[in-house]
Amino acid sequence: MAATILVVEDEPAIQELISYNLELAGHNALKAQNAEQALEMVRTALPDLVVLDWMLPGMSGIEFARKLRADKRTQAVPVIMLTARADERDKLQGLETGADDYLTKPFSPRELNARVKAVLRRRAPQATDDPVEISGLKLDPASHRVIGNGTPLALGPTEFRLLHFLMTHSERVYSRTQLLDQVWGDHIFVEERTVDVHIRRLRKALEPTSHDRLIQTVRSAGYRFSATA
Amino acid sequence: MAATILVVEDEPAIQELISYNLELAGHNALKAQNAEQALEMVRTALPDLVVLDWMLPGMSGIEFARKLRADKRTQAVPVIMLTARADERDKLQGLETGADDYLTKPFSPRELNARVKAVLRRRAPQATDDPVEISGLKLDPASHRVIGNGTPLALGPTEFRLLHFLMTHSERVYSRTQLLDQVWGDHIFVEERTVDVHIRRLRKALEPTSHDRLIQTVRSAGYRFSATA
DNA sequence: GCCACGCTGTCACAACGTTGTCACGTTTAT
DNA sequence: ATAAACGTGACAACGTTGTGACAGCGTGGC
Repeated sequence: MAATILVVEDEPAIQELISYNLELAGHNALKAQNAEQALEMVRTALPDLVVLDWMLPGMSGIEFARKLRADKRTQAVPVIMLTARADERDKLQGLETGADDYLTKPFSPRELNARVKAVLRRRAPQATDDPVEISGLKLDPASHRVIGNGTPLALGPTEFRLLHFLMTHSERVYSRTQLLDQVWGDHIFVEERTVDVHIRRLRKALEPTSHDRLIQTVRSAGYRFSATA
Repeated sequence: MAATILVVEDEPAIQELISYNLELAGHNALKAQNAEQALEMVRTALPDLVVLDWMLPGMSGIEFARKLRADKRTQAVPVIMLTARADERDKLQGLETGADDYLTKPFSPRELNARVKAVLRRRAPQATDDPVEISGLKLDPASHRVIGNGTPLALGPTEFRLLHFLMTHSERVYSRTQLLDQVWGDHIFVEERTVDVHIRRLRKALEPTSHDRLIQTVRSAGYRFSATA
């Protein structure tokens, strides 16, 4: 989920807070302090998602969102709206601005990330990712395909996301908890050992081309994707 | 960077903000909402670092920090203090509470993480993610790998932690008791001679590349990791 | 609607690695 | 020489991971 996200927020502290957390979550954050600036940036490069403050100096967030929806080119870009209080949120819903989700200030970074993740999964499931290749194992998020030495390999959705994460974060150990957070999402409750089972399924799927050896167990630490034995 | 960090903060929103960011950075966050609760948690398990709000209901942060410094067991635990305004920070410095660093609210998560990293590097290098290399022996916590002159070496979890500690505290003798505290954890009950056995296992694991000579026995004192014979 | 199918999460058990301790051999200092 | 300190191999208890099976769930075809 390496998405480019445009954060439109005039308050520098909140801008920093949001951008930083998005970057920590592996995204690429673009910053704009007002709607005019944001429009300019959208013209240059289309982001995968817009996080938008409702209250902005000059053109308001609502107005900006309307402009996005009006232009065919930017019509499909998902928007998460930031509102100051719960009752303002209600007002907004009445206005039907076309936002994909709302966040009420103050919000926790955890909540922000969860919603960003959810929206991206819903609205931009494939657009953001580049193909990866390691040791003859190719994974292409766009076509949702995995190919080992030329032969296509079949794996389920979870196995695919798991492999994608591991391949884009190779040469590093991840604990079961970290994998659950990163691959499953950070607000779900599943047993840690479930990771084991999916690792096994993934290994089995990669077995035909012997690429299962790339997935290594690090006892009492977690799993690692590595090209070297 | 896999450190256990105790966050003492009564404001739930800030507590969440800090904890979440620490977890994103790969740490394990323990939460306490007041000093009393924090003391109890410290009794159970010693954290690698304490992030402490200055203002707390009941026992103040300063008082808590003093208690930490007073007890030999918790004396060495680094503390990062959170203060509300810059001028309070000056006051605090005058009071010499013994904090390792200060953060003035409002602070950005980026700043928090930077300071945490800096303090850990200074006070608890083995809780850090930084790779270590001494005399051709490389240890990388991120990938959980040990490589001697290019060839990978296999060692068990305890041996890995032991080597990590020794390499980040080289040229210094540690007694069996100290090693037990640092590598095994405090308040656990194992024979001192157990250290001998693990030292031996570690030496055996490093033998293939002759790096076992870096681990030296200091008779009637303990062990030392040293590059010089 | 109804059914077949694939996917998911969980469990129980097997397989394997790790740990702490002991007993005994070896070295070192006085 | 003698006692203390350290090295080393063996081992049983323990913890961690691999694996097959299974029931619940949602989806798409009919």
